Amino acid sequence: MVPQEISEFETRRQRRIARKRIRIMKAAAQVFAEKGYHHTTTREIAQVADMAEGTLYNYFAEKREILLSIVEEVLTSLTTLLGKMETFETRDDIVVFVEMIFDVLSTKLAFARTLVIEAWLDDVILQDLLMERMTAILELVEGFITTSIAEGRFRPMNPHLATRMLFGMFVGPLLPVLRGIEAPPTLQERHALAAAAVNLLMDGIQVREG
Amino acid sequence: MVPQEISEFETRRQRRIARKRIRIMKAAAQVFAEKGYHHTTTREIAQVADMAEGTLYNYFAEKREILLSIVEEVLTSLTTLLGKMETFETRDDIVVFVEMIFDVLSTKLAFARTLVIEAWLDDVILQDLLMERMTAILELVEGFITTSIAEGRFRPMNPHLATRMLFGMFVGPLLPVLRGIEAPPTLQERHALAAAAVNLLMDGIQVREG
Amino acid sequence: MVPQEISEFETRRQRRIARKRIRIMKAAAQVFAEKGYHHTTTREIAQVADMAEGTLYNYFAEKREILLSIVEEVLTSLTTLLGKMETFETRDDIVVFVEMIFDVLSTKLAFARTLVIEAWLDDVILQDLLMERMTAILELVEGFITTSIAEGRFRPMNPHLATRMLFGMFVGPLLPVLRGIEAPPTLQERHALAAAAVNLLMDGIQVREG
Amino acid sequence: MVPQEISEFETRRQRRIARKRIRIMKAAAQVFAEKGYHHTTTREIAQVADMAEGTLYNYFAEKREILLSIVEEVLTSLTTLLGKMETFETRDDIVVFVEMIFDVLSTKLAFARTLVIEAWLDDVILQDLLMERMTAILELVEGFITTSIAEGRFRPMNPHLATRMLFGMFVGPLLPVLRGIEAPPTLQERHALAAAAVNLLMDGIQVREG
DNA sequence: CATGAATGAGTCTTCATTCAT
DNA sequence: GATGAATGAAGACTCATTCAT
Repeated sequence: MVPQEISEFETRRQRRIARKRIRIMKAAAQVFAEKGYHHTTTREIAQVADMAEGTLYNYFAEKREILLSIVEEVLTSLTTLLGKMETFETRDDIVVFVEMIFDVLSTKLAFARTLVIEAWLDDVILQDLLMERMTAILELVEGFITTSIAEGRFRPMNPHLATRMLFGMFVGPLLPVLRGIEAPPTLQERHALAAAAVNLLMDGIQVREG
Repeated sequence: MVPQEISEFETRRQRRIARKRIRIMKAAAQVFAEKGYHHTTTREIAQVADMAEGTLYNYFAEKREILLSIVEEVLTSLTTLLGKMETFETRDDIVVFVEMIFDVLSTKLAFARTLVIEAWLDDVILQDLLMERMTAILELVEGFITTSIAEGRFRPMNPHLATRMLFGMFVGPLLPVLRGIEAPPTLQERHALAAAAVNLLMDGIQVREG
Repeated sequence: MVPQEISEFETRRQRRIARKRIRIMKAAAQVFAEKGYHHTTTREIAQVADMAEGTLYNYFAEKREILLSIVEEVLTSLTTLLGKMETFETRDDIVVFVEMIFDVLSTKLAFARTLVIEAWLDDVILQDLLMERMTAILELVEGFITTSIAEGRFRPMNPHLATRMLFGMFVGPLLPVLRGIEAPPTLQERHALAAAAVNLLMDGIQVREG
Repeated sequence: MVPQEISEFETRRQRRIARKRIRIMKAAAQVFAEKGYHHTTTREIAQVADMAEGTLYNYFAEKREILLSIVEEVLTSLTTLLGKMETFETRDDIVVFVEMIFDVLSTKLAFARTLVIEAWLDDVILQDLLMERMTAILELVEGFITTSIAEGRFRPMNPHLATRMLFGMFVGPLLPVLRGIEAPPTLQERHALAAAAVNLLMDGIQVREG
């Protein structure tokens, strides 16, 4: 059946296109992560992707579209993963949650670095892409904290502030990794990191009296 | 009186030069903070500083020197302030310490934003300028934590990790301000922020049992 | 046959590149010869070469490299020709020698003009390129004169000075041509010129008494 | 008498102006001789002349006028000197003539270098200034040669060509001095040079037979 | 589809000239 | 008259994008 064949060809063709787009995105992310989007030339991307400069434009309309696709890709990975997390009930929920973030960021390090730096510089990426997708997660956390305070499990405090500090607590140790001056943590280190962070968050640094 | 007059003229001249350098740095920092160093053209800087493009080069040898002067300026402000802080003994010491950082960053917001973004992108700025001067502070904090653990005041934990989490806890709430999507905190807010952060750090989020 | 094809393509590509480099060098030499290197803008070169400004930079890393390639080209032409001349024995050897120089300079007039003017202005071109390759020739001539004096064929005189005067005698009539205010001599004129110069050099201007 | 006073003041004023113009021309010629007119900035001239940049413009309408004044100055020196030379009768006349040229060029070396290089590059300087004034001299020489041939003192030859070769013979040994890679000849060397050149010119390099 | 040469708008920087002090 | 800061036009060079092969 001709239609089927076409569709089969179509699928194969689309897969080939998808594969090449990924190859370009990986090459681009690698260079973006090292020198930033604007310092990266299309020539460099093409060299790392081992193709001609013009070929890039068969798969992306312009340089910026490569960047946006990379950002989209990390964000999709993050949100599909995090989307499964609906409630925080036990302390372990939080540990798992943190580990998941670490996992994604570590395995797509170049993509993550690109996201972080360009979100800082580019309003569209920050607002329309990152915030759009992350707000839900942050609100989930903030809601959890609010509830916990209301139920007397957490001490009274500003939940908005607490959420941000919590966010910072996890990002702080990750900064050198994202910046590329430290190797990403191993699986075990990630677990230790997550556990330590949650411990510190829950119980504070100070020894309890009594 | 001739020598005096000469020196007087010299001083006046140097003050005029210093004033103009600051005018340029402020204009540049404003634009750098919005679009990043590389996106900013010398023409824009000149326009914001309300002078001709060529005039910039009477005060700075090249575009990059403007950036480095801005970075130097924030770092000097920060380190001279923080240099006065020699020990952390009471909880209030830490609150004051944090407030000081907030103060500097808030009053020189554009400069601070420029520092943050360019330190992220530029190895020289990160290593030779920022790290060079911040390492001492971070080691001071880490030493304080180590000592406190040894003396049984703090619970056992990895001091290196704790320092970074601590750093992140304070930076987290500042990020939207540094990024320019939130107004800087007022004096009172800064105090509340510092106190809340120290509280959370010390005692944890969880209600103490018993 | 694949390797052959590749090499064939490579050769073709290299020829295309070589052709375009020559086109640029000719255009540049023409303008350099008229107004000097520093007065010539890359825009002018591009216009004369009938291509866009940016295209120049696909073939030369910077403006100066065009100049150096031009200089290199004349010098190579000159030295490969002169290299064949190993001894001066008869009067005709010298005539031929001079004719050869005239030939090269006439056929590559713009290149030669560029060489002359820029060697005058630029230490690197003078010392590292021109002197480096011309010294041998001048020493050959000086050695010939010294020997001839020792053997009693030439009258006693300072060989160093004689060499330079000799050099000047040939350059003198060429100056208006190199400067571009006179047409280059025809083949016959070149021969007459060479013969007259050698005659004047050998026998002097004065009628021999007796 | 008031008019006299005014004129006296005027004279004094004009002398002051003339002195300052010379100071500027010397400074400029020094730098022009080293790096060429176009590589020389007005700032450099002002620094060497030990005055402010703007002051230059009280004495010269534009940078190019400094160059033209320098050229004018050498040419005037040369032509007033050479103007006294009306006939060449003896061999010594020629030696003296050549020595005079050497003298002028040596004492105003920087001016002479500037003249030579800029006359090469600049049509106005070449045609309107140099040729305008030098043509008479060259015609004088050419006429002398023509006459001498007619009277049987010189061997038959092309007088036009001979004049240029003669010119080249004297310029050849001067080139390294004008180019600045050799010290100018001392008074004695100049005399030797002139004598040797005239000797070579008159009698040729070859030993006379019989 | 792949290629990479060609394009030219845009950037940083220099420097002759002006002009307020 | 002297000063030197301000000016802005002009120049070398880069690089995203196009398009003929």
